[in-house]
Amino acid sequence: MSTEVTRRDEIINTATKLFKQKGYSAVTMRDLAKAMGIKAASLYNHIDSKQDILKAIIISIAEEFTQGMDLIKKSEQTTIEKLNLIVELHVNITSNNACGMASLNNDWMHLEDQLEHYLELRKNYEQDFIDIIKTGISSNEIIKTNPEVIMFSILSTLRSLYLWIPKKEEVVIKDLTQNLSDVLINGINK
Amino acid sequence: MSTEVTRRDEIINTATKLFKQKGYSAVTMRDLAKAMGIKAASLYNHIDSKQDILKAIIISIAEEFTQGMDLIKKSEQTTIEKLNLIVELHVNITSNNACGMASLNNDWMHLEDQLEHYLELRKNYEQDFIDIIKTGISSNEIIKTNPEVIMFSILSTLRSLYLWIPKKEEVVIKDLTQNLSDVLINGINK
DNA sequence: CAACCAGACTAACAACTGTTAGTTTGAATT
DNA sequence: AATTCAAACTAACAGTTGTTAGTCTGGTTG
Repeated sequence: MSTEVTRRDEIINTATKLFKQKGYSAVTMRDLAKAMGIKAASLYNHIDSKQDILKAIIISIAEEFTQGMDLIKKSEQTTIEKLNLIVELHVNITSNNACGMASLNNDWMHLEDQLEHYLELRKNYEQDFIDIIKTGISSNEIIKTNPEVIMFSILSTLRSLYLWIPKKEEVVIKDLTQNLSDVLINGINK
Repeated sequence: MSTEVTRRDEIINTATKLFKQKGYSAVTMRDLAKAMGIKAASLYNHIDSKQDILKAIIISIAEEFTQGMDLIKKSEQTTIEKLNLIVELHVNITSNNACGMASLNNDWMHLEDQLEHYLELRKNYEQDFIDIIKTGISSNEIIKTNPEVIMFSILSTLRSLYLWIPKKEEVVIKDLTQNLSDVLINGINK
């Protein structure tokens, strides 16, 4: 079934938590093995390499973002509504995999074969984001400010969610999307 | 004189750049030596240890923030004005030492002796920040939203400046403070 | 000119790194 | 009861890690 959790998945989940705490480079295969309660060599019955783990963590999330953005891009919504959907996309992905987001943000540069692929996905995501903002400025929905500043500001906050969401209870996360959209879009000035 | 650049400073500056690119753990003393055009062992004529370098990078910046916040806290200004000053503080420190900010953000957990000290400084900084926001809500200057969400949102953007500022020209940075304050405080909704 | 010394060097260390090869185990299947 | 096999193990590897000890060099100072 699709809900089956393999030993490989357990290893990747454990690695994800360790990578969040210390970063990819500072986590050794022996650290990971100890956290799993086995010896380092045993890990290799389930994974190809340390790099294999990083790839599994990062690429799947990056593709999730691409997929989400594609839907938003194509949807017939106002710019403000699209921005709300982007906030929601980040909150959802991050609350499902906060530790994975840490690797995505901090360890992408340690990707080897897949580095180029990752950079391509990120570049396209940011381009789509900027296009949405530019459309919003043209249609007079958004203040006429440098679109890069706007994207940078919103995206920085959304990319940092992984640091913050684990400290919140389940219920609060439901409110978070609305709360964040408010602050990011309408500002805090009264 | 105070403007003298010692060999130690050169090493720390070079290390700072490398740490930004790959993170503290992934940079070896041999990498650093090669970037300096010398052998690894020669580094130890100028520094005590690898950890010594990290300490020098992070603690000085963290204390700069503490100092800046102390001034803002004590100043007799409106909340909005204080928030503008915080934005300015981050832009100034980051544009002077963008690479150091990368270590501050990403490698603080690799501090050993100084970890506790760093965490104390950060805790106090965030407490001061939250207090300013709470005062602004009480005095009706700021919308009544969760102060943590507001701080988190602003601080995430300011902490990510190091990724962004190096891509901008000198002149643009002067505008950046105003631009960012606008977006963060007044929002983007028209 | 002799003495000094900052700052480079070579050589080496013990510990740690990711990974491989080959072996054992114990539960499920025939 | 015999076979199979996933998944653990031990042992070892070649290379890398931060760091130390001791040495050489070339310019400055007495």
